[in-house]
Amino acid sequence: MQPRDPARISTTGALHQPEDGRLLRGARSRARIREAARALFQERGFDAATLRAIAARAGMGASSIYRHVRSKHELLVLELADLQEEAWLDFRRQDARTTPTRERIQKFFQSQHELLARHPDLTVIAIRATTYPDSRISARVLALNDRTIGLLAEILQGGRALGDLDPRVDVLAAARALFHGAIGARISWANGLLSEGACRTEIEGTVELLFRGLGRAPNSS
Amino acid sequence: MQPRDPARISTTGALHQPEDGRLLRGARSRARIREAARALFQERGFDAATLRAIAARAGMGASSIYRHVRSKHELLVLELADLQEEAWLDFRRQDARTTPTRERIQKFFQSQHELLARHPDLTVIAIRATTYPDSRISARVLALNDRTIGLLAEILQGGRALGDLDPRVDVLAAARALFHGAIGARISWANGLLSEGACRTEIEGTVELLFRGLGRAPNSS
DNA sequence: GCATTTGTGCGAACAGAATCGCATAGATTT
DNA sequence: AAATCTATGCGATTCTGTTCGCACAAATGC
Repeated sequence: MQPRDPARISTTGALHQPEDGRLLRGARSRARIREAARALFQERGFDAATLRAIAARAGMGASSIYRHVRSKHELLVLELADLQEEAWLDFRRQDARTTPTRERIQKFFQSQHELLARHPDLTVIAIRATTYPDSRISARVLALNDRTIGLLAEILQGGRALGDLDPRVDVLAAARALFHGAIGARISWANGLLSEGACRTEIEGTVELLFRGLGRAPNSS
Repeated sequence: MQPRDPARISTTGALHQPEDGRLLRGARSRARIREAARALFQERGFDAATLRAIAARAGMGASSIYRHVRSKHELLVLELADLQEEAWLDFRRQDARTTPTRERIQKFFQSQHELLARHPDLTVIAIRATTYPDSRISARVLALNDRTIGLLAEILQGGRALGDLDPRVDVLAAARALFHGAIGARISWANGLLSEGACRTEIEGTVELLFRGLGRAPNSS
């Protein structure tokens, strides 16, 4: 029988039975691993952050990490989840349901972008994780993306209720289009083809474009 | 002095001076490498296609490959370029400038999709290549993407001339939005979260969405 | 003809992620 | 207390992309 599944280590490092000394030790190890990983990802970037280095900083052998995590990319996913949480909190703090929909969307991308700008490396690697052979990893990143798309859809839905939007529009499809447009811009940015400002502008452009629509509109100015 | 830069091996394997026996030999090797790579990518997928296996099938040692190619991903880029060329040819064969713009766009994505459907693996890995540490690789994939975006922009531009489109719209931005929307759908598809049909539908939906626009339109039905 | 340069090939070696078998300490059962 | 089970840890090993130093052969210059 398999002893234990290093399925996912909880973000908080919380433990199930605080009585069991083994589990407690494990939880502490997980916490140290996460700290080390975050720090090293930040300092050297994902690729340069060796698993051995992470292990060393966490005070253990490299192979031991695999007791807690299935792959290096899993550590990345955990970091991404935290980052997303942070971006959402930042957005929610300044968001008001009464603001015009287009503006709310723009604000959201700003919140997200401000955080990602501090972690250009993770932005790229997040996309790479999407192509990871182990579907458990790629699926989790895609799930994170879906959550963001869901939030965007929620905003759009609110806009529809307020009459900001054409009621016939597919809110989810629109959210996806917005999200993927942003990703596209960020890939260019993370590859140095776009400055941070240009990236932001391009994202804004995508939002404007979607809100205007391509088809010939009768209301001109 | 550096002996020679394995910059890019020409798609056709053409040689500069057919007199030089060394260059000729090299060209032949390159051709064999490309054949082997294509076959093995197709048979086992990119990740499972070992460089040693490719080299063996090409009849040489693994390290020799690096005389002709800078990395495994470069082999991928070459394959992608060919695939793109093929998709374009297929599209151009059936395309007519008189068709409605929206329909032309849809047709293009169909052509492209039909080809990618036969290479789901490459579809994913192309995205991964976008995050490759060596910017020479990622830049080349992004350049391929930009070419596609350019074609889309060209179609849209034609549509604008015909009066199919709102003349105020940013054609390039629209092309980018379309392209990235398609990519997003394909990631889901390649990860098994979307059936091939659903992927196609989602792409079509993105096109429709962009052509309709999100903002409240006065012309309802 | 001889030295030099250049394009190509090879086997050994390296680094990094991931796996394996064994060890051990804490918990559980009898 | 003994036996067993379980969560954790570790060093050795495997697999893979890539680099290195050397060898060789075809071209070029003198």
